[in-house]
Formats: sequence, structure tokens, C-alpha cells
Amino acid sequence: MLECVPLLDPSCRHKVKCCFSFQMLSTPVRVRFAPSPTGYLHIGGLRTALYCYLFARRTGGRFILRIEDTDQSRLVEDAEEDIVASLKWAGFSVDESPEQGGPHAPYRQSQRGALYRAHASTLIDRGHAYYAFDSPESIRLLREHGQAYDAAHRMQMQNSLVLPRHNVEARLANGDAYTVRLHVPEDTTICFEDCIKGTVKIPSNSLNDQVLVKSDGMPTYHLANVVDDHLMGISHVIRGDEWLPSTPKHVLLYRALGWQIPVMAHLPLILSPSGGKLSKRSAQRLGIPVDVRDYRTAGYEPEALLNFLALLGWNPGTDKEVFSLAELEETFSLQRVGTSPGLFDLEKLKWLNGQHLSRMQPSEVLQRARPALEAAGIAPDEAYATEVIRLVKNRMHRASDLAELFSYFFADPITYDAAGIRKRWKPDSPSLVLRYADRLARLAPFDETSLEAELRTLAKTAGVGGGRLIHPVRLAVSGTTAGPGLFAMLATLGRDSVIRRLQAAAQALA
RNA sequence: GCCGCGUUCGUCUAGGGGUCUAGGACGCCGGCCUUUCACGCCGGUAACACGGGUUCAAAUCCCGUACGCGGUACCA
Repeated sequence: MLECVPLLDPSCRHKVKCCFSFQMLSTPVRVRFAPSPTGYLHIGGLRTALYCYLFARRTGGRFILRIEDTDQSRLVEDAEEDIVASLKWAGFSVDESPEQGGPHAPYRQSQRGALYRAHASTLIDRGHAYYAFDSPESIRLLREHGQAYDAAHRMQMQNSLVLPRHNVEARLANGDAYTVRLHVPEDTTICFEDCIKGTVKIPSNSLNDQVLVKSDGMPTYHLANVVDDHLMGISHVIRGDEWLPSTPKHVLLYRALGWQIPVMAHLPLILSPSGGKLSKRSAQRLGIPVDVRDYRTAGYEPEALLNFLALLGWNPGTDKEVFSLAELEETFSLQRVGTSPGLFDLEKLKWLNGQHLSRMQPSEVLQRARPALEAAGIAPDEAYATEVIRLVKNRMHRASDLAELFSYFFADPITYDAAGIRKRWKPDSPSLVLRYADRLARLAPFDETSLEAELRTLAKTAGVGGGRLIHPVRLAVSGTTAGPGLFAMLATLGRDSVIRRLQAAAQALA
């Protein structure tokens, strides 16, 4: 058995159990987020980025963005742009990236081809990789027979392991298409320490001879990621659990190249509420946005989304649930990342979004609500809008509520809630509401206290309970039965607006 | 199929041999506050997948089973 790779550091959940030499990590912390621009940034990708970012910030390390665009056929033109924009929206500061550069530029794998080819030939020279000339057709056939390109079958194939040397050279000189494959050792066990999962052991015979360099000359993820992580001095590889099964291949590459293996940390996956993978289709059916940009348009605040994502797989070990990004940066640790996958719970996100909103300054909430207000054609006065927000902040779940649920603060209601009318609008309502309007014309000061006193007096005079007036007035003024305290609302709306609305309702609902 | 990882209330989770008659949060259900609706507060509902061990003692350790998820590409 290949001995276990001992490198682990104290920041990990699992301490070394089976390894003989414990090596404290003394190199500086450098963490990369390495998405592939084959689509817009996914919610799961954002969580990986978040954990990478938090770990880097918490440890005083560097957070690096690397674009893994080695699959030319699946490239999406504006994906990289979206990834960068999404990280920016999230509020992450990136230390090195394709845009800003850095000491290990370039940060786009498509621009690092020479590096991969050089290391591929080193691997070949050392006998850890080989040339393969098999046609796609023969590989398809192999798989159809339920076989893999592995130790048990590679000698039946067309590669430099079986072909005479002169034949291989001739093919290469001739420009024949070829791939470079990893020569996986037979009958051994590959073992490594995962920071979150602990010791992982895999029989080498269950691995195939992974393609390292594709016939188009591009490296596969496996080669590129190992070469780049080493060359870029990455200390901790923090990525999704879907990579755990291929990590043994990476371990083999590190050893073959004589490199130290970074600390490996595989994060549990995010699952759809229905149980399966949070795929685009399954998520959309459940009303869950998948791409980060969709959260933005759905009106979720980045702080809330990040808070939610942080808690999905990590916990602070205290009862605190609401965190700002800065607080997460202070609190996060890899030790407290869990091992089991979590289901996405949209309800909790909504709650968190409301929590963050209600903790913001009114002026900040206004900034967040701006796009929705604009979309609704509302161009409010700053001071007035801030006043409104002060009033309704606690009952907002999204910033866009201001333009929707509370649009009546910015325009007279044009419809009245039907159920509300049935329940609250009585035959005497029009006259009562009109009488109140009359009294309001002379009311001074036009504030919460006197507004209430005036209403109570009128109710008494008319020989009815306060509710007989309160509810119709609310309905008349806002068109709905829900909202902030009536008198504060009237005071904010202002005399002219209130009187106008009362009169309009009395007429419309006569 | 094979390989790997996982399994505590519906969901996110705490817990790591005795303090667990299992704690917190979301949701849900009551109540208080409020002649509205929220917020807030108080209370309630609800979980250690199953079977074997080990131990004086197991949610916690070990083995098996089941289930879930991931991987098994010239995709990442």
C-alpha cells in the first residue's frame, strides 16, 4: 500500500490518525476558487467560493481566482464575466485573478498550455504516464463491454506501453492524434488525509488510466489542477465533494512529480429539497434559483445568501445565526464544517433575508430597494422613502417588498382588497371616513398622537367603536388590510394624501 | 455493477462514552403584544436509519445491513 500522505494542519476537522509524520503547515495560506466557465456561477459554486474566501481571510491568507477553461467545447462566452460579477456582488475581495493578475499569472488555464505539456512529458519520462493513440471509437467499444482503460485492459490498447518505440516515435512525428494517460499502479491502495472526511483509502485498481492531455493538446482538469495548485503555491484545496473520488489520481500525480500535496478539504454537497442533486431542473421546479445572478434578481441580499450558505455545512458552535460577511470572516473555521450533505431550504433563506434587512440602516435598505422601485416606475424623495422604510422595515422580507407590498406609500391605491372590503367596509364606512377626512383638514399638528385622538373622538361622537373607523381608514388609504400602525402610517403619508385617499375611497366604495 | 462518502426533529444543525427525560434555528401550531399585518416575546409539535457487538454505561466506539448521494469521460 502506498503510504498515507501525512500532510494535515491544525485547522482541519480531522487530526492525523494513520500517518507517521505529522507536518505542521508552515507555508503561507493560499486558497483558490477554480470554477470552470461552462455556465453562470452556480449556488453551489458560490458556497465553495465562500468557504475558500472565509478560510483565506480567517487565516490571513490569499484568495485566488483561477479560471479552469480547458474544455473548449463547453465554454460559455460570458460565463467568466458572470463569475467575476457574482463574486463581486457577494462582496469578496480577490487577491489574484485573471483580471488583476498576480505573481503566478496567467490565471486562466487556457493560457498555461506549455506548463502542462512540460509536466506531462516529465511524467512520461519517469514512466508515470504514456502516449495513447486509441481512436474514440475503440474507447467507446471498450466501455460498451463494461471495461475501462485501466491496468486490466491497457495492454490491449494502442499505446506506448505496448507499441514498439519506433512505432510510437513515427506516429508522433507523423502528427497522429494522441492523448497522454496516467499510468495507475496496479494492486495497491492509495490513501490520503482529507481535512473534513479524514482518512480516505481507495484501491488503485478501481481507477482508470485517466487522460491527462487531450488530443487537442489541452490538459484535463486532473493534470491542470495539480500543476497549477503546485506552481501557484496553493496550500489548501477546498472544493466540492464531487472531487473526492478523483483525488487519488491527483495524489498519484503529486507523488510522480515529487511534489508536496496541499491540504485537501472536500465540502459536503448541497442537495435539492427533494433529495437529489440540486440540478437546474429540479431546483427550478421547486422555485429555487440556481444561478447566483438569479438570486440577485429575485431580490435576495448577498449578506443573507452568504449567511445561509455558510450555515449549510458549517456552524459556529454557538447559537448565533445571523452573521455579516465580516463576522463570518472572524468566526469561520474548517474544523466546524460538517461531513454530511445538506438540503437547500428556501424558507430559511427568506427568513435570513428579512433578518438582514431589518438590521440595516433605512438608507441602506433604500439603496437595495432602488432597482425594484425603478422597475415599478417609482422615483421617491429620499427623505420620504427613508421615513417609509423606518416604518415598514421589520415587515419586509425582500427589498423589493417596498415597491410591491408597500407601493401605496408612493401612489394612491387603485384597487381595494376584496376580502378586506367584505370584512371591514360597512354601510356607514363612507360617511365615517368622510367625516374623518373633514376633521383632518383642520388637524394640527398632523402627527401620530393627534391623528389617533381625533379618530377616537370621532368614533365616540358617532357612537361606534374605534375599529369601525380604524379598519375602513386603513383600507381606504392603503387598499389593503395589512401594514404598519395606522396613525404612524397616516402621519407619514401626509395630510393631503390622506384626505384625498379617504375621499376617493368613500366615492369608489359608496 | 464497481469504488467512495454520508445517515440526530420535515429542514439546517449542537453533541464525539455517563451532565441527553438529546440543545438551538427555520417551518408548523398555540398564546402574548397589536382593534390590521408583520416584528418581537412566551409555549408546543417533532429526531439519534436498522441489526449486532465492545462497555458498568453508547446518539457518541467497532462490524454488518439498509437507504441516500457522488464518482466511474479526450466534463469540470
